[in-house]
Amino acid sequence: MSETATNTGPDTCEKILDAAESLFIEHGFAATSVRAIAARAGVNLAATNYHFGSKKGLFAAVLHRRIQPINQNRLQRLAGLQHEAQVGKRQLTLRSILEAFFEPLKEGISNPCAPALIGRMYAEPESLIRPILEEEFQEVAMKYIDALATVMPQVSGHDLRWRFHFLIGSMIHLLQMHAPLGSESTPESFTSGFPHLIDFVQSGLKQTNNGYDYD
Amino acid sequence: MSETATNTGPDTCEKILDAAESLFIEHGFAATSVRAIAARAGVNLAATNYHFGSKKGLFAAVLHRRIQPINQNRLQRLAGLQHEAQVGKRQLTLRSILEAFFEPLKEGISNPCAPALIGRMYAEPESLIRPILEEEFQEVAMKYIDALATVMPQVSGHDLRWRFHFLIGSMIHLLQMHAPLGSESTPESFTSGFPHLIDFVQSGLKQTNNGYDYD
DNA sequence: ACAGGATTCAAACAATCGTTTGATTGACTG
DNA sequence: CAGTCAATCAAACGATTGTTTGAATCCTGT
Repeated sequence: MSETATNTGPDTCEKILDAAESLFIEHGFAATSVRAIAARAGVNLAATNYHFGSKKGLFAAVLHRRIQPINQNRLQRLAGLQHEAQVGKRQLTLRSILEAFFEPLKEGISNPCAPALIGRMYAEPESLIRPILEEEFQEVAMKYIDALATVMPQVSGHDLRWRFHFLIGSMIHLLQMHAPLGSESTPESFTSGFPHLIDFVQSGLKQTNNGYDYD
Repeated sequence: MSETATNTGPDTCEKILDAAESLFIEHGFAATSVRAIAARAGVNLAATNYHFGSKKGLFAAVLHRRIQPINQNRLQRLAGLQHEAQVGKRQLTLRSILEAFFEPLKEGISNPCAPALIGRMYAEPESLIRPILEEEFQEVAMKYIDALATVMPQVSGHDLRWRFHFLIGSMIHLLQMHAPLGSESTPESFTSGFPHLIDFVQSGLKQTNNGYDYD
C-alpha cells in the first residue's frame, strides 16, 4: 500500500479505489472483475494485486476508506452529546442520538456514493463482509446502543438490540435505494428519504403502542 | 420445463431448484457456478441449461417457486380481512394487515429457507432482480398500501409509501438474518425476531410522535 | 551521476466460467 | 416391433477469471 502522495493528481491507489468502488456498487463484488477495475482506473492489471494483495483486500480497502470517517464522525458527535448532557447544557434525547448516528452519512463525505457503497456492502455474502463488518462497526454499535439505553431505560437490553437491528435494516434499505417500487433510484431520493427514515425509526424505537390500541 | 412427475422421488427440475436455492442463499448469484449446482443436485451439467435455458432463468425460477405461494397467501388473507370488514364482522386494523403481510413468510412454506432466499434476493444487483421484483411484488405492494391507507387516512400517500419502504427494509434485514452483530444467525432467530419486527414497523407506520415530544 | 528500492508493464499462468454439441438412453404411441 | 420425442450424458467450446512472473521504468537519496 503506497504512502507517498507527493505527486499532483490522483495516486494510483486512489484511482484503483475509485474505479473499484463504482464497479462494486454497480455489479457487486463477485460480478466485478479485476480487469474491469484496472481498465476503468486506467492502470495496469497487476497494479491491483501489487497494492492491495488480492481482490478481497481491495474490497476491504474500498469499504474502509468510506466507513472509517463516517464512524469516526459518529463517535465524535455522540461524545459531544454526552458531554453536553453531563455539564447540563443540553439533555440527551432520542432524536439527537439518531441524528448523530445518521447525519454523518450524508455530510462531509468526500464522495456522495459512500452511502450507496455501504448499502451494497450489506448485499454481499456473509462470509465476505462479516469480518469487515465486525471490525468496522462493532464499537459504534455498542456505544450507540448504550446511549439509547440511557434515554430509554424502560426498554430491556434484549428488546433494544432488536429495535436497533431494525433501525439498521431501515437504513440499509434506504442506502441501497431499492426505490419505493416503481419510482426512480436517484441520489436525491436518499436525501429526500432521510427525514422519513428518522421519523420511522424514532417511532419504532419508542414503540408507544399501548398494547390495547391496535388500529 | 418438465411437467411429467409420474415418477417417485424428486424430479430433476426440483433437484436442480433445491441445489441452486441453497447455493444462491449461501454465496449469491454471481459467486455460484452452474457446475456447483449440478454437482450438488447430482445431475448432469447440461441439465440446467436444458430445463431452464440459462443461469438467469434458473435464478428466476428459484425465486418464483418460493415467492409465488407467499404472495398468493398474502392476497388471500388481505381479501379475507377486507371482506370481514365489509360485512361488519371485524373491523380492519393496522395490526391485522401487518400480520396478514408477514405471517405468510413463516408458515405453510414447504421449505424453511424461503425467507432466507427472499432476503438474499434483495442482495443481488438491481439489474438482475429489478424485473423479477416488479413482476412478483408489484400487485401485493399496491394492494397492501391501499389497505394501509384506509386504516391510516391521516397519512398522505407519499408519506405512506416511504413508511412502507422502511417496513420492507426492516423485514429484509430480518430475513437476511444479519444477526444483531455478534449473535448467531440461526433459523430460530428469524421466528424469535418476528414479533419484534411487527412491533417495530407498527410503531413506525403509526408515528405517534407528537412533534414536541422528542425524548 | 549512480545505486537501489518502489512501481509499472506486457505476457502468461492454471483454473473456472456459462453454454453448446451430438450421441445415447428410455418410455410411450401407433 | 418400429418410430418418436423428451431427457440425460460425456466432452468440448471459447471466453474470462484472479494471480504471478520477470523485465523495464521511474523516482529518491547519497
